[in-house]
Amino acid sequence: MRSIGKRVELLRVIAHPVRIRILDELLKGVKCVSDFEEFLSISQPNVSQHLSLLRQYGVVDYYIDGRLRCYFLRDPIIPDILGVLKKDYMEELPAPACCPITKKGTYPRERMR
Amino acid sequence: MRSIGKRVELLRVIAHPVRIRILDELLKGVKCVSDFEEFLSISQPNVSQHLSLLRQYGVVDYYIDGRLRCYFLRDPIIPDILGVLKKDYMEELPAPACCPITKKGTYPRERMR
DNA sequence: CAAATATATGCAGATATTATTATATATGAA
DNA sequence: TTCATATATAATAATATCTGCATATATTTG
Repeated sequence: MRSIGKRVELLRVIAHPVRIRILDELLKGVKCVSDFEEFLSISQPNVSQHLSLLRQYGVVDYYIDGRLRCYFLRDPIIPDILGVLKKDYMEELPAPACCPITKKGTYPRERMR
Repeated sequence: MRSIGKRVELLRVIAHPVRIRILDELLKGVKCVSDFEEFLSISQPNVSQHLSLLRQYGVVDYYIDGRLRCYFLRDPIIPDILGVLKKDYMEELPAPACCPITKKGTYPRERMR
């Protein structure tokens, strides 16, 4: 079971505009490097670097097919993260009545900003 | 409705070990700055800086109560993200049969790594 | 008002990320 | 074998991020 620290690290790895687009594209199926190169209009080395990072963290893996590398999703957290990321939220969280149950919080009061 | 770019930005803001712990703590209820200072054992200015960033992105907000700032969660995506982050995944995603439905992918084949 | 408390802000230095360029490797084709 | 294609890696330079420290602001207390 992955530690919470590792999970945050993973989140950091995912939290990049290019890498999110890569992952979102992989959600639809297998893709090779030059597919991304075209789709994202960034350089091939740059695509490879992002994929390398994602591989390093076990987020993706690939099959070799001739001179192609066919990348696919491997970490099951990815579809869930992408799902949350696309979800629409209509309302903010309900604000607490106000105010503190904080440790220091036993001040005069009646202020609320 | 938030753009996908903004959501990834938000993800980047969240993806930090200290900020995740702050958010996870706020999930349980209102907390003031010095509560975090103690809980996280980091300096007060550092706590304030992280909170400032979270405020800037609308992730948290606060009430003023005397000299306390009582922080609370505001962005509804946070509990969902934290939920996914804590979830346990037993298996990797099923690997595709292999191989490409990639644009370039019509090579001789039968390789698979 | 002065002192103490709670928090915020600005800046400097260290460190980490990112894209770019050049180069290397492996495969398939001629 | 030689050439072209697909991808990876290395080195670099530009940029962003993070922490720590000093200081500022606001509020309450005496």
